Amino acid sequence: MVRLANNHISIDCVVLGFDGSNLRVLLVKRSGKDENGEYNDMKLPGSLIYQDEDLDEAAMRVLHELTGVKDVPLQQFKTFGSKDRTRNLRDIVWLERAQQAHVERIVTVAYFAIVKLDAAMQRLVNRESAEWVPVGEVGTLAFDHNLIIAEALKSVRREVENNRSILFDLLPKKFTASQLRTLAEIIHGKELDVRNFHKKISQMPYVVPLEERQKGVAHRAARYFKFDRKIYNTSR
Amino acid sequence: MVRLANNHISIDCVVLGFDGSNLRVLLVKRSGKDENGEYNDMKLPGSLIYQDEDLDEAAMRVLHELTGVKDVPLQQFKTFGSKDRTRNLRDIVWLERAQQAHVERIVTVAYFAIVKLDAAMQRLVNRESAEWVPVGEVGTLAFDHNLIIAEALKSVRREVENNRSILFDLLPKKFTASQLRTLAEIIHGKELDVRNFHKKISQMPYVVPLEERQKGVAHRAARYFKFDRKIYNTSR
DNA sequence: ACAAAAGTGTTTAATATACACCCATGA
DNA sequence: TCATGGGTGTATATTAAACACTTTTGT
Repeated sequence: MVRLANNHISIDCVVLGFDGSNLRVLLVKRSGKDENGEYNDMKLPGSLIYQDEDLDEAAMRVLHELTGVKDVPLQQFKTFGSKDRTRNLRDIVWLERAQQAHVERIVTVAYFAIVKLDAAMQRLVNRESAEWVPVGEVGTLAFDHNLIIAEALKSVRREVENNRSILFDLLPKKFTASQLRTLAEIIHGKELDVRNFHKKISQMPYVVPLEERQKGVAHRAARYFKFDRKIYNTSR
Repeated sequence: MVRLANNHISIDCVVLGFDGSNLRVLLVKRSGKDENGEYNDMKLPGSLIYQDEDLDEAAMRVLHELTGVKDVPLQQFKTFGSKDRTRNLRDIVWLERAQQAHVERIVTVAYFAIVKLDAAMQRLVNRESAEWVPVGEVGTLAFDHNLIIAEALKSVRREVENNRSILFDLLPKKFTASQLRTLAEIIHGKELDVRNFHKKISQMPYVVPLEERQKGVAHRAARYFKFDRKIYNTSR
């Protein structure tokens, strides 16, 4: 049994991926019983803090346990400590069963992470009772996790404003101009002109065109691009 | 005696004001004894969380107790929970005396507030064993409070980028163009061209020129301006 | 008269926006 | 040959940046 720092402080992770047309958030399944019998719903991956770890370490641990990946940059974005964030009876019962102790209030420090939603990540769906849910289709989650996701999206948008390289963390290594544009449109919340967007890409030295093109598509094959982080870091 | 939610979660406030040429941060004095005898140093105003209050409420309470002002917008910007943020022996002894209990770790949720450093605020210096210290002259503080201030300044800079009205919260009701420019230079960390700055002001409908001018200065008297929040809110 | 800060325009460069048609490919 | 999405250029408007001298006031 791991020693906890205490049972008042937790972290939750909003892990975001991009499937080519939608942003998706990684949720874990939760089940229990309440006055209406058994229920199944979902929550953000999270954990209480262990005795010997920092907040950031706890967030990395949760992400690593769930996805197997290490070294994913996690960013703390907000702490939620409303006294009625555990107002829902179902949540209280679930917590006290999980912790086998009376729980008064849990303050949670929320992190977001940006990952490439590749085949390995997709496989989580079965293996870990986790699921990649499009952010537009997230149902009612445990605790205030819907609020946490909403705030995460705001923070991600702000972050992208002053660090464009985050967009490329969401894309596969090779991507088309229209994938990049679709993603940018989702993040900025508005449509972007195709020609102006191509112009902009061509002025970004760190978005390098490849010779490789799409295959087997029923239309003109799109060129692939890659993101060159070295050039990005030196070019500003 | 007030009931605490627990002794693991606190809030700290980075309260910032502008004296016309420097940003200043509000610090409170701390004294105690360590192996070298008595010491006096400073810390950020802060508090553990009470049983019946949210994080934001705790921050407002601390600010109100110290300054007497209510309704100052406080903004949560980061949570500090490194396990060695209470690494310093002096801090541990001080905490355990203050709380009369063993303390393992305290996670603190940090807020910043922006206030007008007017005469009433200045008077705090004596009355409350508090002091307005220029951010460039802050010595070594308790805990990780130097780090917290540094992060607060980063957050304020980011905030000002997408909400210019914050600048005007730091200025007196009537201010000159050069006060506004000096403040903007401090926040942005670079000098601004005087002519371009005047041009920009004149294009901001919410910065309204007054007929009143400086008096008794040994040079051409500067015009005063005021900030009109109504116009600001409707003009974008 | 002088010291000290206030105030004032123009030119140029960079960036953002609007807009319509042809191209390549598989079915 | 048709349906589908890929790819391209020019003109205009907006915003940012560079730059030097005159004005007002108290001492």
